[in-house]
Amino acid sequence: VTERREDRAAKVDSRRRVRRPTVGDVARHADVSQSTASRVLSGRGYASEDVRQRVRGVADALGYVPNDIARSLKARQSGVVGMVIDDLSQSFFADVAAGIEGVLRAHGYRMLLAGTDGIFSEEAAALDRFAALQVEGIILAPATAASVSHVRDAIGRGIPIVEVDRQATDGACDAVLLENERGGWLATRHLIERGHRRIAILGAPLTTGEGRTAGYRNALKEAGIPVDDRLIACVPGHPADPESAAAELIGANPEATAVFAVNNILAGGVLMALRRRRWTIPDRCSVVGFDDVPWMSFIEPALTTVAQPTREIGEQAALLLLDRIDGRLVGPPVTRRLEPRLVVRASTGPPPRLPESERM
Amino acid sequence: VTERREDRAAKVDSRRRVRRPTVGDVARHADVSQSTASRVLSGRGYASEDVRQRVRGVADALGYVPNDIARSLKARQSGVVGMVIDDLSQSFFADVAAGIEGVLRAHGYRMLLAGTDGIFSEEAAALDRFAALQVEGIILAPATAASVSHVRDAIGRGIPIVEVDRQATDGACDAVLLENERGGWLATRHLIERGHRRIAILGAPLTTGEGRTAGYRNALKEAGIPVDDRLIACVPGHPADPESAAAELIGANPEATAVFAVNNILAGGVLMALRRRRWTIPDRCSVVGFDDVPWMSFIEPALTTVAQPTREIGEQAALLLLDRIDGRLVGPPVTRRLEPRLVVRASTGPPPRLPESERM
DNA sequence: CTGTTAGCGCCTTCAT
DNA sequence: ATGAAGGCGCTAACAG
Repeated sequence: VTERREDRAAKVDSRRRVRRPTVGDVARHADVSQSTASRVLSGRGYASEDVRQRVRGVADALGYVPNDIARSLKARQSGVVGMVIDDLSQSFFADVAAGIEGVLRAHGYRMLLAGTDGIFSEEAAALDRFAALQVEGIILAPATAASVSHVRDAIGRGIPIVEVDRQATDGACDAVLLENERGGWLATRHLIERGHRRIAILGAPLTTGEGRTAGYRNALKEAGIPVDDRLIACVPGHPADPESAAAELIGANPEATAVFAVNNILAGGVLMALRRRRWTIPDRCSVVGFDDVPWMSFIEPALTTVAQPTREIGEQAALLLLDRIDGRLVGPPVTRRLEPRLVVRASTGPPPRLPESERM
Repeated sequence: VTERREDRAAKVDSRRRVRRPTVGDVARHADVSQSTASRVLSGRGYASEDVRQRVRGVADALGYVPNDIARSLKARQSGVVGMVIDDLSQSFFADVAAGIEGVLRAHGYRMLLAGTDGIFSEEAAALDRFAALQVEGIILAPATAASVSHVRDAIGRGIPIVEVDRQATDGACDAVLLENERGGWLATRHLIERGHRRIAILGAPLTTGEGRTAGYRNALKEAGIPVDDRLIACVPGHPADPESAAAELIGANPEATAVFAVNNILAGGVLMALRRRRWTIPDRCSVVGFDDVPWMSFIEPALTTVAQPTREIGEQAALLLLDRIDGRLVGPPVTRRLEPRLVVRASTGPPPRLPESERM
């Protein structure tokens, strides 16, 4: 950080800044009043065809561009929506953001994007910045539940908020989530049906990871298989070294015949760890991932995984937010849950017959 | 698209909109003039400790948040930078965007993001919207050279622009690019050194793809290997079906012993196509990819690839833009080129001895 | 140290 | 159909 924006306020004057033409300028050149010019330029209000032409011509000639800042001030509406995102470089979030952006753009809104690097204070700061910028709504992919108070502040100020993917505020605002519990259940039941009983899970925190782990537990219980906590790991969702996280889980459970990784990063770690241990997939160990990213279908064997409608999650969130902004939806917060889908590929097969030494 | 923003202007009045407190409100409650309140709230200008406290207290109590729109109007500076991006869901762009966002945030700027879906008119529209919003600068990952005129317009209006990754405007503005030609050369020379002579390339358009293909040609020429156009394909950079694009190239060149794919999407397609043909890697065919994404290291065999400093490209672009905005850098457009790096893994080996029937 | 005044660029009654 | 005037929320001279 060399120099923050505020510090250079002085400098700016010295720089030759192009004075952009204003409605006033256009009006003067067209020999009409400012209000007339404004009327033709903004498209509302009367103006004779004659004047219309002249004003338009002058505007073009001068390269007039309406100043949206001034417009927003007057209209008390910014047409901007803010999005707070943990880490844009995660493909999942990038997809979600793409979905959101597409919907917002189609509806004439602009999207402001702020990252948080997973730091709470950054999240809070982003929310404050957005409020100051008069955003009309906020979409939040929160990393931490500590943002609750800030979220409530924003809501108090009349700014609608919707959470995507994770729900940290416990229903204080709208949310669009994946049915995580169901995803975990689908993955686990699939492994159980294939005959596995010792299924390890590389889990993660937050509503996503916890929901998926809960689904795992439920599936086991349903099948009458005892839940063994040694088979359950919970590591940061996007660890620096997913391989060693996976290696630890596998190392501690040599009798496991399957591993379920609750996101795509962790799935990669599992693959690496299994290879290093020379456990073949699916003969020695089956693997199920989460979030169907492209590489999962072109590795060998192709990975069985729980697909989520990533882009749609973003789109739904944006649509929900717009419904709130436009007052089309009123009342208490709603939570929409989208369904995951199991994609069976080649990484899941029947469990091996383990040598006596590795039986539990 | 159900209803665009403009259309609901009327509705908005009917909705109960929370009137946010203004400096005026704070001033009144604190029994001082508006300017005094402004001085303490904005932090510049004198105010007695006594008054300071009172104003601050009132502001907190009222939940006062400064209106950045009004501030921007007054200051004639928005503190906002616009980024136009082809497709955010491409991991490369997401990384670049993350780098940009990080730098901007650290410097107190906000980032507005607009997608284009690769459509020219959307790109132009985004540029116009940004200009209207008084962004202080624009970062562009352009899909089409047709934007030149719009870019010139923006520059004419005094808005600095920097292109990232691709350069469509041919030096009309600053740019931060990868040394693509060098990347293509690195990949190809590596294959040549391994003994390959019939090297196919799955290329792409734009400065990126073309640069990499140029590097490929140069490396062959340097080695005295004739360049055979049948070995050179040029497909859309992010085709819907990368596998069949790859299959076509490979099918047409059964004597090829290596394939170089100029981006990560195409690399995936090559892997799929080779597998379907049952060409083993690297025994039957070596493969080099481009852009070191995580999955390349956990497929088997791990993929040799040309890595680019993705995030850094974004960071450099943002820094360059800030230099322009703050007038730290003046003069004609500059182009910065970052170096790619060859990452040798297991997908490249010596060429096979082909049966007579498949020799050229 | 504080208040008065003016204006950023735009839009919008309200007269004419 | 057009113009004059006022104000969105904020800050920056300039007086006092």
